[in-house]
Amino acid sequence: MVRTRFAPSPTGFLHVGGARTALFNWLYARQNGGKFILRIENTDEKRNTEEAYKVIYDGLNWLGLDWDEGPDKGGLFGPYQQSERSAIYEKYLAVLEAGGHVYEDGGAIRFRSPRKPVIVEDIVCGRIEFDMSNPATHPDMTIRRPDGSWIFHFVNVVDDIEMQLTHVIRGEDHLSNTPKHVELYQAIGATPPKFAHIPLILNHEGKKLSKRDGGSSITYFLDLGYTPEAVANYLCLLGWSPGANRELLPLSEILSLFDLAGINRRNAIFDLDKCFWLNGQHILHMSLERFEELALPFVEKAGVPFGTTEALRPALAIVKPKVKHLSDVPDWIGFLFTEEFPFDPEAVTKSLCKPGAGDRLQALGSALSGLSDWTHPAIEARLKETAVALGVKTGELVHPARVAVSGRSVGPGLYEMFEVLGKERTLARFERARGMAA
RNA sequence: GACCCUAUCGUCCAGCGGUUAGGACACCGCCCUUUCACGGCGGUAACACGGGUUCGAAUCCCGUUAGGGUCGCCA
Repeated sequence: MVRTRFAPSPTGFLHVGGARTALFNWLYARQNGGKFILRIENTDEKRNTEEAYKVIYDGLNWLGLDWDEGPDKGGLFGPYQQSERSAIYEKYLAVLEAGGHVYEDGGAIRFRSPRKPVIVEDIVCGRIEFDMSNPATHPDMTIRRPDGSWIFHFVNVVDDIEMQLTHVIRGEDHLSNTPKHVELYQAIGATPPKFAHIPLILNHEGKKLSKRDGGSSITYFLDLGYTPEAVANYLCLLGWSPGANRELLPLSEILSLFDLAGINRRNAIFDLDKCFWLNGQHILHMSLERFEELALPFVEKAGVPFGTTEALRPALAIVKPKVKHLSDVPDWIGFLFTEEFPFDPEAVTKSLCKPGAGDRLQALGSALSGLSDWTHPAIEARLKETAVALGVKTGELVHPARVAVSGRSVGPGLYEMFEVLGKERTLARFERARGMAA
């Protein structure tokens, strides 16, 4: 039975690198019918707020990564937060003491390295031999502070043993720590899990992605209106490829194609542009129902007076193929639900104030007023007939009409806007715009 | 500094001894078109360097250089 884990420290911040580590662990567990465990590494008491836990839960849930055991879910191997596992650590410390593997040093307890070469067989990085003979570069690690609190390396290994993890999939920044961990496994008399160290995510300067970098936090994507499907898709593309030049894929398909051994060893630079593109693609291809589900919170938060979800649906339908961020949706649909929408001065100058624009708008209005079939194709046909009758290019009608109806020069398709708005409101807006027109 | 990992277009990913070195993002043209998108077509752009091995290296080996990581009583 495969058992993997994500073991974040509750810092109040879910790093995209952490999210990707979680994703890879989740994928591997799920595709092998195994268990995915969430363990909170908070040996440092300060990092223990409810809010910090929530950030982790929310981030994982948002990405669609569910866990089988964790602080909130329980499980056979709990507790799942290190602050509550001290008795277990005491027990393992006793084992090390009995084996003569530890000694005291200034009140702290250190593990005495056997000083033998350690071989790590890594699924991603291959076979690596570490020379542990030099105490200067491989000092005996401290496992417990004088105040009794525990150090990461020790509790991490103990928990992985106790929780019966079979695979440790983590960032490559831990590769150099792995021989230390293996020494601990051996001293305890446990078989080490399989290791897979995945490449790091770097910023545009090629440095480890830090908190200061845009897009380093999962909340960044949540707030800007990225879809979880796009972010998960993008994240798994960093260091891994589904092959066949494929890139745009749903999580369900990633699940069937994912392969731990196929992960490369190169650190990857995070490219927001590509993530952005992927987001637009996922929005474009998702169902309208899913789009509604994702967009609704943004629309509500912005206070768009859409009335009922039934009324909102057609509006969402016409912006879905265009919008790249969920957070853009309110701006893109707001004018459909109020007469108080703003007019972009530049658009007014450019289209409405053009000589003859008012007359053309009036002509279009009267042509459209006789139209009984108020649907996109019929509206389009009538507008084009009108252009021909007036002897002007279609654009001469389209541009002023767009501004009259939406206040801006960029937006959903014109005929779609007319259709959603309905005849009365469309024509009324024409009338109003004539007041601004030349 | 020591140790570990890495090295293909600006970026991500293919390639795993013989390819006109492929795809995607970004960028630049053109087409489609009611704007913006979407879509289509085309273009610019890469095997870090030096030695080997081989009939033949982006692919294998060694070195150099560069980048990253680790060397905590942080996690």
